[in-house]
Amino acid sequence: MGLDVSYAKATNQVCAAAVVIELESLAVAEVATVLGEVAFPYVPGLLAFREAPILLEALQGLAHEPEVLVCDGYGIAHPRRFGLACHLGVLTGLPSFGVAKTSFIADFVNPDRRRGAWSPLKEGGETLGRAVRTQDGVKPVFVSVGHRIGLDQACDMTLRLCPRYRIPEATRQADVASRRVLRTTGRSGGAPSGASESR
DNA sequence: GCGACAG
DNA sequence: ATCTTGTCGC
Repeated sequence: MGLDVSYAKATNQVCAAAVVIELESLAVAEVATVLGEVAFPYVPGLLAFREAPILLEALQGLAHEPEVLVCDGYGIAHPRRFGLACHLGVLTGLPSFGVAKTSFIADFVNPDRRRGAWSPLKEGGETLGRAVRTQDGVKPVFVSVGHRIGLDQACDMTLRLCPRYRIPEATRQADVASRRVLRTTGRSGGAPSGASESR
């Protein structure tokens, strides 16, 4: 299950999407979206306060019970050791982990160039996550556990969700869905604030 | 004090 | 996150 939030440029409209993906085929099983308005500013380290509320709303619009939450951001690899993925995991009781696109925790060694290579993301003596290369020669993503899952498992799943793109398929689909709704909602697609579609 | 800083 | 056209590459 992938989650993502998109923001409108001129408006304070936001759209959260929760997409259920079949682990075997990576086919989209269900998409739930929710429209809302910005209720909290972006503050590095406090992303969960901005995105968790509306993401939880999107999750409630789902018919499926997700096995695991793949979040766009950090889990434990966070200044307070409690990023968005941790919040969502604890709040839902579901296993969760985060896959961030950029580094927040300073030091890490660049993984080998090939897909599947990784290096530890550590601070002091503790390992907070991993920089994982999901495609040959592309920038690594930063994986960290959120709730009820191990780092090995989180990284395995990340690679399984990235057979072709740098970003996990679940997250990618949530990104596509959320921005499509925002684009389609510009004064014409007078749809309600919540929607869901299964397959 | 200064810079960096998930999305 | 979002603003943006073409362009280089598989």
